[in-house]
Amino acid sequence: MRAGQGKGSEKSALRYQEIEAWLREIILTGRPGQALPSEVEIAANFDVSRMTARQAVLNLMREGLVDRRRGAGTFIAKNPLHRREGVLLSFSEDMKRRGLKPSSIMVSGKKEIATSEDRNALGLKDPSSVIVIKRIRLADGTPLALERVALLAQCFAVLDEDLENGSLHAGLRKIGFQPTLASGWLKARLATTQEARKLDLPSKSPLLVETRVIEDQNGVAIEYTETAYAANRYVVDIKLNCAPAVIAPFSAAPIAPA
Amino acid sequence: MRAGQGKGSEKSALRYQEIEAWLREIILTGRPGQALPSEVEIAANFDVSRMTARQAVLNLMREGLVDRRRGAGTFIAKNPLHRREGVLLSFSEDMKRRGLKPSSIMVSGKKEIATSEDRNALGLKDPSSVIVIKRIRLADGTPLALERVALLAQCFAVLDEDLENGSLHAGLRKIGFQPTLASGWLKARLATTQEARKLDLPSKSPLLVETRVIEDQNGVAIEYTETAYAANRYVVDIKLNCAPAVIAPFSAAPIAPA
DNA sequence: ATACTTTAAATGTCTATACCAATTCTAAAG
DNA sequence: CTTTAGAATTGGTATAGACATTTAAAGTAT
Repeated sequence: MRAGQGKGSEKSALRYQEIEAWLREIILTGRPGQALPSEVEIAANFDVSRMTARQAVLNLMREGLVDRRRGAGTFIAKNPLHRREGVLLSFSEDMKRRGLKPSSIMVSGKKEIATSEDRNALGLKDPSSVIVIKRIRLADGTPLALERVALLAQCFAVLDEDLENGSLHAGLRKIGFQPTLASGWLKARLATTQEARKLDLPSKSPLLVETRVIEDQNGVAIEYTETAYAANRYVVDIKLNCAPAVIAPFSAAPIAPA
Repeated sequence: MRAGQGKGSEKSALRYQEIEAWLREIILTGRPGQALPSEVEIAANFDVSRMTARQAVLNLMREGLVDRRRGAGTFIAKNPLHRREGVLLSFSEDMKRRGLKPSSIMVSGKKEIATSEDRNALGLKDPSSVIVIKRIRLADGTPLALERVALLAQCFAVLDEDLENGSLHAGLRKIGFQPTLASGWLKARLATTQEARKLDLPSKSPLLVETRVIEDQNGVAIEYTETAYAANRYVVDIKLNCAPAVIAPFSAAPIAPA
């Protein structure tokens, strides 16, 4: 019996995360529709309880990487290539999952006066400065998106990190900020002439624009990002459960706590 | 001790669903940021194990309705108003949540030869027929989107329903199909001249295009829909949890199952 | 008042087990 | 050969605990 995680000596490898990583490997090399090991098999292989194996599989299901059918099994999702839902991925992580090599071309990175949108998103007062980072984002060497990041001024230390090959979020974690939650929205617009040139597109091409606000571990908005993807090269996937038939008719509720 | 769900006599009310409904009530009437009962309190109130209470709360977290902070507690999410995440909304339901009155102008609705995309999405053989419904979707009387729906031929009875004022999904449920799951994706493209005219836009305006495949209760794909929104009038919101810290460096993997 | 320590509370991880529900496979019966 | 009944498999729900980790509050000493 080994209640808790017991080990402690190792840095942090949680059991279900190990299992997740292992399954991700299988998914990456496997074919859509292919059956994955059952919960019982996973539990036996890793010498964990079935509930722990289950947690790993459910996490992958939440990400849309696998489909599950009761009685039948767990299968690699139909189109696990372009997936994305439930989990916010940084550009780097998003590309890695799609099997592409992410990189960046730094356009600029310095302190600037915050725009009204920056101030609104980050909750700043009227005359404020923010760290603005502009990058061209590449996948396997092909320009895919233009990114403009506005960070709180106290994050200036990230400018010392390698933002061409490394991940911005990794850099933020290194200096003590833990990106944890985000709200965002998607819209479409036309590329300006300069934008089209940077992305190697015909002028007035459509862009798929993702805007998002990211908070740190304390619920403070630290990052406001606009990423403009070349629409002909990028698709955002959503995997959803259909709206419930009813919002749950309710009766005989237990006593509400204080 | 009451392993399993025990009751059986009632139709189906699962414990964690009851708890979910109860919490939804609290969330609906409460303020953002407000603390919700802890897992232990919920478990005590409903006389269930903590893991069962936990499942309910985790489901709500998956929908972005609550935020959780380890050591602190569970709280009503910051902006539970503009949601659209985790739950697939039909155009009608989506508009209602945004406080707009949805309506439609029927363009056509008849049996047609399936395109290759229709066949691919619905899993049909080469020469096949599908029911194609084309509508202009309005919000408060303003044209917002163009919709093309391809349905399995055996759904032809929906053509008798009122598709200008009523919901297509409601019609499908009436004739015995229960839309339950969907995968979809978002992309952007330019409007054709005809499309721009129908949406009252300048030609070559950008469109935000949502494509989705919907399955019935048996996992059969029954609907393939493309909805092209006027990008200047429509935004898709997403609410997400941040990606896990690492993609998990991996070593010493257990033996892979057959 | 400020800074530190202790303590309680809350979520996170994990175990080991049980039964239910749906699916799939297999073997017996027709 | 087909059908059918049953067994085995697989995911879904649920229990009752244990320990870990983080946070916030209360208390204490400076």
